[in-house]
Amino acid sequence: MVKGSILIMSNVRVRFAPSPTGFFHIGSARTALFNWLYARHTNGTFILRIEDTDKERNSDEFLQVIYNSLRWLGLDWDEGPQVGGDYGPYLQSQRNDIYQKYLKILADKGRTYEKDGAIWFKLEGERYTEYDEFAKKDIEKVRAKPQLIHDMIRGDVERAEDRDFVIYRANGEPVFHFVNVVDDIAMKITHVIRGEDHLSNTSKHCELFRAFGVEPPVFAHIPLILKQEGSGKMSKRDRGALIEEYQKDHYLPAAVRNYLCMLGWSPKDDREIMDIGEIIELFDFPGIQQKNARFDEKKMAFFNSEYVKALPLETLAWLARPILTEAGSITENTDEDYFQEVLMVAKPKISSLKDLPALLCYFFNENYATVEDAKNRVFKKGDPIARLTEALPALERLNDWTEDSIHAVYDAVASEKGQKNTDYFPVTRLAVSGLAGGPDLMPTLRVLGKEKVIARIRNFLEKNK
RNA sequence: GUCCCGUUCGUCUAGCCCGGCCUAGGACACCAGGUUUUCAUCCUGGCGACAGGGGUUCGAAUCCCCUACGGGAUGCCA
Repeated sequence: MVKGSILIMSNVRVRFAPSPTGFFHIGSARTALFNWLYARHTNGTFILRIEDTDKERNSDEFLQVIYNSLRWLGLDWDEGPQVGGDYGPYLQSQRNDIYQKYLKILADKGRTYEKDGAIWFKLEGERYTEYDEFAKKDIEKVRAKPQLIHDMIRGDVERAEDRDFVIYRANGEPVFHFVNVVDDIAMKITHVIRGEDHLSNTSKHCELFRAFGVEPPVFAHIPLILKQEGSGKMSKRDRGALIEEYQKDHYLPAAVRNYLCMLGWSPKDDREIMDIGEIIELFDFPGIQQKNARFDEKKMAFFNSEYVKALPLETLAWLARPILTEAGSITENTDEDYFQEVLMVAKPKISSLKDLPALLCYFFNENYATVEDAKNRVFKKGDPIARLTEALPALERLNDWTEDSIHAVYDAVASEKGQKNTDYFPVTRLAVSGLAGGPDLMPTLRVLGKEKVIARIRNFLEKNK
């Protein structure tokens, strides 16, 4: 916003309409994200509407998963459950009287009929009977006029429905296609941004819109997210498919959001790591890809590591504390200055919050394990035990425990024994941390302190005699 | 089966609408070299694509057609 200007809402109204029937899928997250981005880009309104018409498959817990995931990703809604709005209620299970009114409109126009206890929408056109390969039986079909779908991503698409379809089930509940269209009309939705799997449904929706005498909104069918390996779209069971996995693994939500933006949308230059404000400014339909995108967890992890590396120390400490506490590495008694110092030393190495306990536990605990792989690597060449033994007395004599003086000790011992100083480092790290890698060694030794370092080296030598 | 959508490096993409600047650019991944006190980081380099075939044109990744392949829909799920 330009400084001093008044924020003027545009008439763009978009909605994200999930169904609380399962977990919050990464594809749903991206659909929500694209709607949110378009609303923010246009100063429009982002509406959350819950499509819970199938009582059998809905649950309140799943509703909470939706709210929780959207909030975690920073996708705030302007109208919807929990925030209200002028077009509520925003749960379809509470909108039955509205649907009844709209049903009556169609009935009055002679566009409905009853069959098998359900209410069907009647297409207009010549009727005939044909064997249907998919249904494996004879079916009454209709030569209906093709519906024109104006799509911002696909261009104009024409598709004709050829069968009447149910809009109210025999159990009295309305069906998705019907409520979806009714609510889009009632909520004055201007742009329908949704997954391409709905493109084929859109001819049904256009039939309904036009039967109501309403011109359909502008559509934007975004490409699907395909699973990493194998064929087909990503499904709930695929690795990396659920937003809650990322929450659990301590991914940074801004990183997940940024990655999702780049999966199917491009700023048309070479930027990828982008501030969300910049993305909002640039986000529009021409930047949206037409082809399905395959999910790539390595690239997702890369985005995350970039965001983690960019974290200020204070924020990192704030995020790290509960993770390390949960892992049992630290307690509320852990010295704050020491904790800060450990993080400062380790920061250049931290690329994921999830790995924090494994990377840092030895700074806080004596019962760290020696990783077998690390040991094998260190012991692969030379005589590491001899090196460790040689350096120990010199370290014990050292009183000025600084990085420079510790380093000087190794230089001196190495030249005295005719070795390279790098022969001493891997085994020393292994002795004090149980690992083959980690933060720079000298700072690590300094932060651990002379007492711990000496004790751990002795202990290591004792165990590896 | 039918209908709809799509097809540039292994993956995400730029270029395509408005044909020449494309010996097709970037990123992830991978590989190699360098920096470094180990591992990592970092730096440099490498590998690597216009699905195929026909047109149109002086000229096509870009326009048209066909084929192949991929995806989706075809529920009283959403």
